[in-house]
Amino acid sequence: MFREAIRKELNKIVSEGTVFSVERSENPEHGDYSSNIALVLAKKMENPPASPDGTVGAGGPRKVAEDLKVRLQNKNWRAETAGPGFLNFWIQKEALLNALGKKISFKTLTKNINLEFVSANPTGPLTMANGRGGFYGDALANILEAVGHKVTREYYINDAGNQIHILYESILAAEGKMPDKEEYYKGDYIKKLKGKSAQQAAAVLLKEIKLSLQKAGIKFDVWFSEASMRKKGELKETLEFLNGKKILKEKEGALWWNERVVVKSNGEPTYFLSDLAYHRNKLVKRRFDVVVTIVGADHHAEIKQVEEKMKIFGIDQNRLKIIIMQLVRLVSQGKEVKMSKRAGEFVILDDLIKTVGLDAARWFFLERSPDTHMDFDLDLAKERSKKNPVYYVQYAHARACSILKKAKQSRNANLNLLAQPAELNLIKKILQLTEIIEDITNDYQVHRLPRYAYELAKIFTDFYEKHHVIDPENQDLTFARATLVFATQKTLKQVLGLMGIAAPEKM
RNA sequence: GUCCUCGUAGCUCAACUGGAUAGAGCGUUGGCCUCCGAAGCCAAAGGUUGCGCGUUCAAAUCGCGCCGAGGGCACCA
Repeated sequence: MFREAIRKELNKIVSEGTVFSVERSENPEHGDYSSNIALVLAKKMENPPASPDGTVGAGGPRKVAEDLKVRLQNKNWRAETAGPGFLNFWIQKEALLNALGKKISFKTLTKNINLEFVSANPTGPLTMANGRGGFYGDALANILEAVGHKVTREYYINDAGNQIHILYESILAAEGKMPDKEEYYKGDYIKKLKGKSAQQAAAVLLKEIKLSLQKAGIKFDVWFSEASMRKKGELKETLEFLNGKKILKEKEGALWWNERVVVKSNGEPTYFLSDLAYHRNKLVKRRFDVVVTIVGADHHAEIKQVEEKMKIFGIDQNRLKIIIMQLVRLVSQGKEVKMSKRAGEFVILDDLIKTVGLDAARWFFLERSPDTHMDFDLDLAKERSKKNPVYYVQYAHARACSILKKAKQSRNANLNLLAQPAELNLIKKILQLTEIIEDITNDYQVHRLPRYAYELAKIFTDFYEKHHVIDPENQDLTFARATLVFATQKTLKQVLGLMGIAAPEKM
């Protein structure tokens, strides 16, 4: 909230479109927030610093910063110059206490967003890798909803392609009615599907997927079937549209869009065409303001193609956001274990949750950036699940609850009594949540949230170690501190809730 | 071969998208329970951010070139 306020003030100074930063300082010596605005302006005036510390060279950024500093003083903060020309801001205590006393709310946004994730083919159980995208998408949806967006959580069921046929043949092969082939699915679950038709088998597997998702706490609003999209003739429509644009060419009996086949020589549509039709459905037919697609890295090339080619439908690129989740490597005893649904070797999401617990599993995946090529050692995960940082955060929450049960509270607490550094740090951290949420709604980097939760828990613990909340000799101070503990507890609960992780009152 | 992604402490990962002295957890070493919850706290050790050029006042972050890992390059999905 203060970041926003500072930015607003700085915007009054610069001309339209000037890019400058306002960020939380890592180092407390650099204040609560810092900006490079003077460095940017000095550069614009073609007067860069002559030395790295900015002290040499009259009229350099240091000078610009000094001038700005005077104009920027405010009852909410104090500004200072430092380094090569940074402006650092210290938030005043009164401003912090005032903000703590008010109800914290997010900036309201109201877009209609479609978020597609998981979308695993109904040809086997959900794997650990599906869990990564699943937890990430679920938490992202929670966050987007928290700021007011309307989010449709969608699962694309690939129930009309060749892979369903392969599933069927895999079952026949398991029954000994067909010779085995390398591309067939081979897990134990195939044996349980004996005697089922292709559609029946897919239906059974989809039901199991839904059950696993439910157990994992991953919710969906829409189950979008490819087969039904075909039935409605949307593939044909898309094809006709592309034909109208005169970009398709026939070669060797197939229809091509540049280097990609759209319709095979046997008349069957390719997966690429389905994907185009599906995204057209979301963006053009159902007219979502924003469409977010979360895919695994093994599909990144295809989805990038779709992103690129969607331009032909006249879609503003900002409306389509692709998030690529890097794959998870399973490591055991220092060696990689190849995970393959076809070979029947993989870690099932259900098993993972059973072994490490749902809260730890969610935390484990949410903590990491989608870009991380992560190594996962199940044995180590088991061993460490009790040491997972998630318990630290939950413990802090339980502790806060416990204190609140014992401490007397008052609505009219005199917050001015909160003056210790540990108390003010805690207030600052609580107030930061709005900024974290704002960042995530902009860049969809969900892993910022567990980081924040941990930091908040850490700072709360620091406060707890240094100061007693309940002081029988000083009721006013008890009231003030209890208010702070209450705000912390609420914030922790809210953050854990957004991640789909329990906030226990006792552990 | 080519394109995409990644390479940060012994291990698993951060670093607010170009900012100031690169941070956490686990592991290791040494200290803490008459005290609102010790699933905790304090302290220490641990780094040429894969390597080399370059751009910049400023590079883990941007560009180029190597090295290494994962993935994509089918009329498979």
